[in-house]
Amino acid sequence: MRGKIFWIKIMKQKPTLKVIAKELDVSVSTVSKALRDSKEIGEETKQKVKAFAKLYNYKPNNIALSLKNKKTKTLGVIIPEIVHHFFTTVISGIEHHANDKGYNVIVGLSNESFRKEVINLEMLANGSIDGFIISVAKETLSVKDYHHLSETIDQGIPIVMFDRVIDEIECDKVIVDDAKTSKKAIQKLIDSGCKQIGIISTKDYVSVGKLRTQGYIKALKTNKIDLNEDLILKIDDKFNSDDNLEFLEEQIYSYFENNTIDGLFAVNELYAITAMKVARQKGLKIPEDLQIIGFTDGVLSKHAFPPLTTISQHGFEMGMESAKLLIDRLENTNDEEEPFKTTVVKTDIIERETTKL
Amino acid sequence: MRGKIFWIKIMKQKPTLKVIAKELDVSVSTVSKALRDSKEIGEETKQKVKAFAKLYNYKPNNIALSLKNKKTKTLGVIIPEIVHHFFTTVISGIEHHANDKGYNVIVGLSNESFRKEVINLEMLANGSIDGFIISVAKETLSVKDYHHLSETIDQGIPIVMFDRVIDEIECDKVIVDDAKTSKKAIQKLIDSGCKQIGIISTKDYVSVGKLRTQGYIKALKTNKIDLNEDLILKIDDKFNSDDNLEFLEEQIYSYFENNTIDGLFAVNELYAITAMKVARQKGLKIPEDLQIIGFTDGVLSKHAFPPLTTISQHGFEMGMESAKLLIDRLENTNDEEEPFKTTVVKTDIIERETTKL
DNA sequence: ATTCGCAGCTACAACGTTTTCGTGTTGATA
DNA sequence: TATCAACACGAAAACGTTGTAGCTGCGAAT
Repeated sequence: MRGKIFWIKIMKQKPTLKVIAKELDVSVSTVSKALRDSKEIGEETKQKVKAFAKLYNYKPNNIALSLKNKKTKTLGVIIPEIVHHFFTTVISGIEHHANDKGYNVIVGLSNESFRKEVINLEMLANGSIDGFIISVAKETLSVKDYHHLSETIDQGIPIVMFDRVIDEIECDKVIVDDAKTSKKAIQKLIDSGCKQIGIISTKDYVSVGKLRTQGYIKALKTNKIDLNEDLILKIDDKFNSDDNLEFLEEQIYSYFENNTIDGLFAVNELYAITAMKVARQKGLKIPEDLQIIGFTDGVLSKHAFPPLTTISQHGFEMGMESAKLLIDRLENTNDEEEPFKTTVVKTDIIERETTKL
Repeated sequence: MRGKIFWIKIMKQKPTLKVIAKELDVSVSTVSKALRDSKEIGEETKQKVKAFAKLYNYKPNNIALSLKNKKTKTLGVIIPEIVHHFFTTVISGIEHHANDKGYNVIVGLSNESFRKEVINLEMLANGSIDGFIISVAKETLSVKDYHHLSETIDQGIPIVMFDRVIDEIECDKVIVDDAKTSKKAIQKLIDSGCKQIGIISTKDYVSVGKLRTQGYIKALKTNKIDLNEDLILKIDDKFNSDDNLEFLEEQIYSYFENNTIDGLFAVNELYAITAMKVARQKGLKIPEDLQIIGFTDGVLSKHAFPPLTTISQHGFEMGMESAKLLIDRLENTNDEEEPFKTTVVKTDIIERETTKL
């Protein structure tokens, strides 16, 4: 009789150890141990408990476990925007490795805003996650205020930075060798016969933008080509550039007005695509009159017309590496602290149809 | 003396109520109440506690709160893939509303796989989240196995489905009126002078694909145009179509071999873009010889050449609505159950350059 | 002189686990 | 018969919170 009423009650909500214990007339500890196959418990009781647990689909409550173990098996990922091919491939990579290791991923968006980044960090740093993977907001880079990051690290919560990293903060990092990669791209343009090569980059506070223009400069120097500062266009987009498309287009347009180039390296897909668009408006044939290489291999590059030669950053791999670095650190039980690592993932030039041969 | 050593210890880890209590020589309850400004506590003590808490940056532990309150203030979002413009805009919308309401978002990827969807659901249903927002995997739709969904609902965890929904499951839903929308698109093609209109859709088990072809058929009927089954191409992509590009291209190519059309409606961006590509190969001018309308306004459409006329699904709004529906249900304290709602978000045709006038 | 009221605080239980340390019952050994 | 190990189980603490109930001392009212 009692049983019947009881069933109905537990059908709805997940049963807890306590419920099972009461129903089977054993103690909570016994149930717990039986389920974990402890040798302290008799075979018979074990079977009984397991059968019951299976029948009512018992699953230990994650929150209770987190509280007890002081670890949540959850990673916090904070990125500037999510409607963005590169970042989503990175998330894919993170998820992949995290799931493999039994971790969940909780995503926070900073929208390139310093304030939102701080809020997100604080919101999650109160026990919700074991560690962070982050690519910092442009605004954070430009105001150079990193207290939220150093504070979380001081609290014992490890951080892994990827792509946009901060030299001043000591933590694990995953990057591509931006300078070297862009140098390689420029070299390719030179080898393909370009004489006047331009670059469209971001303002220098964006670490990757800075490095990529450095690579550009270095490549020219190596090839004994004089540096013409006019050929370097530094776009200032503090926020999501997709919203400022006209602004971007204007800047690139006037750049093309003032310079004649036969090779162009763009620091991201969007810049490259937009450049192609205005080049077309100005009657330039690609790749005959103008060769273009982009950075980041996203949907745009692949499906552009003509398909864009670009640099693949291997976002998925970056994500995997980031998750690996973080989880390794989290699960490292040695009491000596591991030194911080920076892993560099390789880049490739994906040759499509905006470059010759 | 004791103090000094103590500081060092708590500098690192977040202080707990217990630590503060011990240091201030009061009880844990007093600290808790002081921080929540309870009138049970004397003004003096309150000030003391608050000052200390502020100094050492005390923040209540989220996990402990979750355990106590039986709610995590976290939403579980499960989507087929994340490297996908539509889904990311939806996530943006979800995040936006969720953050507004003090919720976090934890993302699970099914990769269009039934198994992974089930695993994700189960992994999070053990107390980690308060409710789900989900767009079901193609495989789930094709095998028609929904037990994992009904079981979670039975356990008292609410689910909101968006875009790809399941009629048989009773829960809140957020959709666009696919049939009506596609009918509208077809009508536009007809009005623009198209005589032979084709559609590239998915196999019928994908709810949205089915509905969109229904709209196509209805539009033809309304305009007294005979239905030619050959003009309906149903792509069978169980998985991420980006990986099967050649396969997709082949199918569309042979479709173009066997049919001559002057209007085309594609059920998503990728199909539309790919169709444009093969059309170009076959020497068709767009929009002069062939007008095209896509579905889902993503980066591809905007930056395609020529820019694609497409249907905007307003993913951000769908995400917001989903989060709203879910949180409203979670926070609805009336004991009478709210009836399930289905909100339909409106669509727009964004006219660009693949259609005339 | 006793009781009442009240301010200001503490104790304790509870949320769901796991784990350490008992404790009582067996059967065997000395 | 007394001792002891093995076995099968239970009690309790702990993780960090919050809320209810209880306790203490003191001034005022009876």
